[in-house]
Amino acid sequence: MESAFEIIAEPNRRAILGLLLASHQSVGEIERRLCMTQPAVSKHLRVLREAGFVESTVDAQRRLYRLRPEPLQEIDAWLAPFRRFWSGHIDALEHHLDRHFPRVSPSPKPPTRPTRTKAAPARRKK
Amino acid sequence: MESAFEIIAEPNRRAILGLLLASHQSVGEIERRLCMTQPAVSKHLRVLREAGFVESTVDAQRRLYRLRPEPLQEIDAWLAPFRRFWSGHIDALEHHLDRHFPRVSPSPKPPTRPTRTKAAPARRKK
DNA sequence: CACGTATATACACTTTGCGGTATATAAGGA
DNA sequence: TCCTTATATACCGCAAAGTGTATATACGTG
Repeated sequence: MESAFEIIAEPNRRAILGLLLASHQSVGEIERRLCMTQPAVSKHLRVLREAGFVESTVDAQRRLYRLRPEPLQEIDAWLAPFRRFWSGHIDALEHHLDRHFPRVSPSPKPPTRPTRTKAAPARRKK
Repeated sequence: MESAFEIIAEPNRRAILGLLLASHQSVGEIERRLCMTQPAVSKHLRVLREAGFVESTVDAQRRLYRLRPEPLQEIDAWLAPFRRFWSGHIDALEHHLDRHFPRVSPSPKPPTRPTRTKAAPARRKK
């Protein structure tokens, strides 16, 4: 459970983050709004806190949890190149990145005749 | 494993998506570039395909996998409100959303005296 | 038609994460 | 000091997901 991606894979955690988007909340408030048991909420909040998604401040017996942007920004950053992918000029990007991710082993086209991968040689049809 | 979030929680799957960002790839190419076993690659591709992240076309004995944008766009959409959160005017947004996510129970501030708690009198206690 | 390549699938195993119940800790008020 | 509220933690059981090995299937070639 290291990465931010694994954290937000959990639906209840995403729900908690959605709630905190409105404003900071206490554990009890989250518990009631999401209809979860209190230990479940606390556990998820612990995970979220340790991953940097939220921070808590003490208010008497209560803990108020609020959002922190960094981990979500990290996810946003990972998403960025894909955004450029679906934003139109697909083929151009394709060739561009293909030059930045060089082929790895000398068998990218090994079925019958390895034809020096330089441009798509003969696209074997079915 | 329904949601797109759970799909991209897996590091190897994110790596595969990153590769496909460059261009379409065969299973063997992915296998070699990511140093995974072939069954592992096939399994992840199956998951990605069933979730709509990739599609495959047949090229003789090989399958060429390419990206599909929709699921990643869905994630991007979920991220949108948070983007607005970390983009500056935090307090304004806070109050704004607080009006759209009405508090649920009459105890947002129950520190000393439960002010006519008719919804939750005295729960818990073993 | 037999063989090698490419990919998919089945099976067993291991790990991990989540939920629930019970309990511990802390703070406030009578 | 005792009681109640608020939150955290420990323990347990279960289900799901990832991995590896072995095998099945499909295609192309000599």
